[in-house]
Amino acid sequence: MCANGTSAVTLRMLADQLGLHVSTVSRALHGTSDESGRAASPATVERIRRLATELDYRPNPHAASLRTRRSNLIGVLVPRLSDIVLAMIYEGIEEAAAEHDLSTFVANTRDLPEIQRIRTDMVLARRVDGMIFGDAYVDARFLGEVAARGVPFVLVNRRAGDLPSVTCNDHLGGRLLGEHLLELGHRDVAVVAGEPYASTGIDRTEGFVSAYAEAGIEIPPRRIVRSPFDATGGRAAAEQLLADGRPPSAIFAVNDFAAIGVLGALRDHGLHAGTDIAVAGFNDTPLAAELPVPLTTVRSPMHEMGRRGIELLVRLLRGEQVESEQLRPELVVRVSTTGALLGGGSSGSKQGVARTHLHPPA
Amino acid sequence: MCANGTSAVTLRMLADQLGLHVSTVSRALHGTSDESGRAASPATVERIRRLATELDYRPNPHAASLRTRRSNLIGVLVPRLSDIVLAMIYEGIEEAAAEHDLSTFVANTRDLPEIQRIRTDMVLARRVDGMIFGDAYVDARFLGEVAARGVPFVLVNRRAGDLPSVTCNDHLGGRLLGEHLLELGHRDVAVVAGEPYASTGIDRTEGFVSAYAEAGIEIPPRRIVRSPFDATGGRAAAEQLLADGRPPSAIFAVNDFAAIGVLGALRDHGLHAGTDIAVAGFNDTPLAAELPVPLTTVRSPMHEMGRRGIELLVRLLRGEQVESEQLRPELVVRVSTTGALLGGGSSGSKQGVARTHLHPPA
DNA sequence: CTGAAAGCGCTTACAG
DNA sequence: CTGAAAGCGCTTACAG
Repeated sequence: MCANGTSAVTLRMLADQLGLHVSTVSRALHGTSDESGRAASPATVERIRRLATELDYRPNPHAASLRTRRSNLIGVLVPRLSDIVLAMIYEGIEEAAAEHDLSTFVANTRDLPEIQRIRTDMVLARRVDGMIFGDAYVDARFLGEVAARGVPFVLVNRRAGDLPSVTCNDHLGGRLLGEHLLELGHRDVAVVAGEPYASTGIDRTEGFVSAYAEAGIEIPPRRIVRSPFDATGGRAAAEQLLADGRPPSAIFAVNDFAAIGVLGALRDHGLHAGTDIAVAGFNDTPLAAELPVPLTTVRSPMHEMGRRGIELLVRLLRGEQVESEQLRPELVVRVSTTGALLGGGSSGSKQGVARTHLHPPA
Repeated sequence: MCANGTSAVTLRMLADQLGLHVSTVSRALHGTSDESGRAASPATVERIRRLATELDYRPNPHAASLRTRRSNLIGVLVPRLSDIVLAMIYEGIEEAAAEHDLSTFVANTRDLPEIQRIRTDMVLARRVDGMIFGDAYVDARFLGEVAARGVPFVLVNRRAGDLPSVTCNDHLGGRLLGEHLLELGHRDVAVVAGEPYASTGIDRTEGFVSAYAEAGIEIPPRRIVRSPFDATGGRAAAEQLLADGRPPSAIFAVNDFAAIGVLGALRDHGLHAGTDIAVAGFNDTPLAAELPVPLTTVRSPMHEMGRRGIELLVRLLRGEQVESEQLRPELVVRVSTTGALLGGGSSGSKQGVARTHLHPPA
């Protein structure tokens, strides 16, 4: 009996019980039913398969990995799984990995370069076949080193340099939101811009700013403040925006959690989101629609991003050439930007159900 | 070169380069510096260590596992990582696992028994040394089978039967909230009770109900509604509570996300949380404090729960006897229950900063 | 169509 | 104090 209590049926046991050699059993159990013609006679293959099923034989992956030098293991690094955006991306990764008979190790790096290094080493020491990074710094310094070591990997969530990545088209997402606020007549707007090392915040901000630029409006630097990607960070950034002089008429936070922090800050100042000041987020996390003031945001295909990340990595591991992918964002308009239109005081009834989906131009 | 591009330095390479036998090198690299006295002479050990460091030798874990029948791998099952409560518990698990040189596989089961079975089999096929379940059904039917197979495991988050578990003292947590609402004078209260198969919802509800019972108030069945553990579920449950006749004066949702859904439903009905109706949640997730209406809740030590889960499992793997642990909850009072006391309309300024911690009696 | 052998990289009694 | 051997459970050319 093995440590985990599973009946440790081995190839040898099957072979002995069938009066065959282990190599025959191994071959029969391998090829797909059609190609295992060269493995053993159909009758023998059938006998082997039957017994394997009966005894619930599970090949020992450590033995197989040792022999084949392939572990079917993938290492995944994220800033933190308690960020729902990364958690949902990881759900996509795990799902697609399982379909490819791959298992994944996931580790939190808290966006700290030292931890990124340590975790990468740990994961590599486990002999993974490849990695997925969800915590790329846009400068790609560390990741460049990893690439130089010959480790196959892809990025998800954030891009960096010309490394293969699957991201949301964040620039377009920012632009969609900019155009939406312009349509609503907002001229004096602000951005809670996220961390300066993450392409997500950078690109979303740039897209937003460029939409305004094209409308002839330049957003001044003091209206663009960096922030951590969480509610506390969003609240602090909003406090800063509200501290000096006249507040902007709209605030775009580059992710939903920061936007929730903005909502909290507004409330502290006696301001109503959606009526006094428009607020928008990014990602369309499950909470966005359920907030007391439903949040206008941009849907990013998080689950799909994880799935595509695995697909890309699988092709990379087959030695194929791969290209980065950008997934399409979608504007989701809710009360946090349209509250004023609905003629609403803060206590308007049934505002929560007023939702519209505006699709970006194809 | 191995698949992941890491320089595949082996024990043999070290041995050859040093003119020693692999067994000597293996022994020297193993024991702690003091006990490796019986491995080789101090000088030899030193030479071996130096070269291993220089060449950045990493033992092949598959080879070691094959030989020792120990993988240092732990399988973790959770309902979903996109539930921040489970994500934070998992962060604790991962952290403590790393300290014990353990790696973890984590999989989402969406609380579906079929998936729990499939994932458990997958994880076991990977030859993990033990498992942690964060998705236990209180009936312990499936887990009983797993235990019968001899797999070492512990539960976190939810208890089941008399299986070893690390949980929050959910009964006490519910009681603390009940006492808090009683103190505030609420007599007609309701519970958004979560899923009937999860001990968390069950115990929190029971604790709450028993606090009221001791005050001579019986909460009628129609005031207790089950619900999924997310915002959508909380909103639906609140709609149900608000649909028939006079609404309760306070609603306790057994987790924060459901409570956020309750807040949304109140808003749809033109009601103000904290002034018109008191609302409380459970877990004190990071968002609770940052919401526009900061949420009264019970802090459960999620990170610590994960850490303790690994500690318990490690002891189990050593063959020690282990006992289930209950961690202490802590009441955190915020505006969502005290808004009325603060004399607040819904637009009260700076309400967000009014926070109190009430410690439970020791 | 099936068998026999070699070997992946370790660890661990057993000698000497 | 160090070496030599056996073996964990597989896979994969190579024979026959």
